[in-house]
Amino acid sequence: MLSLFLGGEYLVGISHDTDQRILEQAMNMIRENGEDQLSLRKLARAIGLTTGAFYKHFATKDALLRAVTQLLSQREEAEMAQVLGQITDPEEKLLVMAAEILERFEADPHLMHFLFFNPAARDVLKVEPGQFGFYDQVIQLIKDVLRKRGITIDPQILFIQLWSFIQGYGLLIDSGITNYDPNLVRKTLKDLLKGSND
Amino acid sequence: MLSLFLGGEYLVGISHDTDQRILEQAMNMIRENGEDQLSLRKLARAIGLTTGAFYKHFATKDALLRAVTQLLSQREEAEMAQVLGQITDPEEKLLVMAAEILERFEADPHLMHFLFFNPAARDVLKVEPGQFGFYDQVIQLIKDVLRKRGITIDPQILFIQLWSFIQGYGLLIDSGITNYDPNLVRKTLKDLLKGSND
DNA sequence: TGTACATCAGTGAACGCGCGTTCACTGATGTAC
DNA sequence: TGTACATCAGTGAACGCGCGTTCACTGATGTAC
Repeated sequence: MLSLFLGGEYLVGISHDTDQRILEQAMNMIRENGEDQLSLRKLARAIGLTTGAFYKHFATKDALLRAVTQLLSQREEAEMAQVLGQITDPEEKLLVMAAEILERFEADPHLMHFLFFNPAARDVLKVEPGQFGFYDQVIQLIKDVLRKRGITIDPQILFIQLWSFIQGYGLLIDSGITNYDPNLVRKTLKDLLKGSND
Repeated sequence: MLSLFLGGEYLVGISHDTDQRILEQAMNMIRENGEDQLSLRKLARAIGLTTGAFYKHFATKDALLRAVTQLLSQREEAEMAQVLGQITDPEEKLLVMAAEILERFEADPHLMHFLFFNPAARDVLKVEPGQFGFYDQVIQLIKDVLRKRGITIDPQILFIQLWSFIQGYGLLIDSGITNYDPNLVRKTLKDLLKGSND
């Protein structure tokens, strides 16, 4: 523990919390320049450490990336849960979820790219200890929608259609080929649901 | 020019064609291990050259990657044109095109990933000298479909829907989350077209 | 209250690696006379 | 037909760089007596 006098007030109890500072800095650097540009030297320098110190907190760079993925995924899920919690209709939930993800893609393309496409991230996304993975949550939402509409098709089909669209649209936004348009998401979900209705 | 006696017959007129050998080898190595694993040292060694020789043929590694993209894109377009040439109905054309791309994604994920997502590749894909880019061709196909169906919506909308789906589905296949299912492509195109009909 | 000791985050230099790129040199080839 | 020369693909060693990782050491801290 340290006590620092900074900016006119005592900040008592700043433990170094270096683990956390490394995590946050890694996330910021990925957000700004993408995973490819993240090196431990730059990271350490940015928070006033040497590279040697890093290894007192994470076993390898890969371990850090996994930890970042986990933290990021937890935050995204929490934020998503909060937004979705105010909605009761499952179809509206699904729509808002898709929109939420795509807005994040537009706001922080590098970060979302990392979260969704980093190979090390996939395991974390799929199954997290003590809770369902993100994919499972989407599947569940789709099942709710289908049940409410009385559609009996395999939810996996709609999942792949919808998830493919979201990811692909995210990439188009990511690459600057098009902009995010909420109406397009709404229309696409409607189209796919209507198609499943036959 | 060289005259070689190989395997029982004279191969007369094998010019070294090193440019071409470098290109082909680069493509093969991307196909097998992805762009990330491609280094000029490995490439040169694989075709019995030293790194220095490489620079007699390409100015930089980036120039090579651009050339590979162009060659690959030309080949894919030629193959696509051949397949599509036997089909008259524009809707069927669009369907076969989507299926073709996704089959290629399943067969050669690294190569397709390179072709579609390599940042240096985007320029080449968008506009190629003397011909329409690949995107334009898809847009044109979509216009044909819409005209034939008498639908008057902006073709750009359907393009983004369909292209997002194809790219996203390609990624899901690429990452092993799901397998390629031709019926799903057919159904999705049908769903989207039907939605555009309203 | 003072002293010896253990702990451990952080230092900073070094290691070994693979990378893209450069460059003086080689040696086979075609050409001019 | 023989000789001098220009061309140029290819050699192979080297350069400089940034990277992930290691390691002997430092120095502040808390604890035991």
